[in-house]
Amino acid sequence: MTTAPPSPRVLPHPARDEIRLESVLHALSDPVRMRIVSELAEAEAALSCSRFDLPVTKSTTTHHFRVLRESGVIQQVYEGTAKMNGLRREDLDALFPGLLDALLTAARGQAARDGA
Amino acid sequence: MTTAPPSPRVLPHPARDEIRLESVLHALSDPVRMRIVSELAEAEAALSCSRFDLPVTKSTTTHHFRVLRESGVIQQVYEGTAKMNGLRREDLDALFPGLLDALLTAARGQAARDGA
DNA sequence: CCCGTACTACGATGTCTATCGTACGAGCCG
DNA sequence: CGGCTCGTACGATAGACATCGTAGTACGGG
Repeated sequence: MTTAPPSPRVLPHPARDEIRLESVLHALSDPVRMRIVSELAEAEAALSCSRFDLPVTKSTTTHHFRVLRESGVIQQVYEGTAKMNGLRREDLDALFPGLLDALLTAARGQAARDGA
Repeated sequence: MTTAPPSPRVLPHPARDEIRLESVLHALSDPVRMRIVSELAEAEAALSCSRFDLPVTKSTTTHHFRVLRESGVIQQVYEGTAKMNGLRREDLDALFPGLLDALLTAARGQAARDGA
């Protein structure tokens, strides 16, 4: 065949210059998503969705990962049955210098205050 | 009388340690509110609500200022008929070091990219 | 070839939110 | 006092969103 079957195995990402600050802030204004990003930053590597122990169902987890991807915060690639998630640190640092680190630090501080 | 009349002339603000990162990010994920905060930061002083030329009605403006106040981003004080708005820079810097500056820089960059 | 695992798609739902218009309260000024 | 300006309150509305359950698709292993 000349036309390949429309495999949804590749996921749409915004290009670097399409990433909007409002969208990033909106994405990170949800505690579940901020937690995902924090864990991803600590791991410093791509993680599969199932590596996260989140207090929501799998449907909702899928939703949150999609919001993060569509806002340009993370990158998602299929790898067999798993979907690997990686932080788009280079793009974010280029667009918004210092923002990601400030956010991660802020999230750690907030978590410490909450836990104590 | 012993009980003063319930004057709504004083506005409730969250204490410093009640400010939540999620709320701040949510507040700033709206372009109108981010614009307010940017102008406030440039002014480096308290401004009355009417000093802003926003693309929404007065009702909506009141709403946005309230969201910013309740999230702890700004401080509001009545001064005659005017309501003065000031950035809570010290509180934010203490809670989330570097975050406010990174956000303001990011907003400037985004605006520059949009304008060009 | 069949099954299990990983993730998605779709539909439903209740809540939140941005927006508006209109009507009102509070302080200043002539 | 009378009016003006600044800002609020309230109600309405349309859209977004977080959450879930169920049913389905893709891939790898026995």
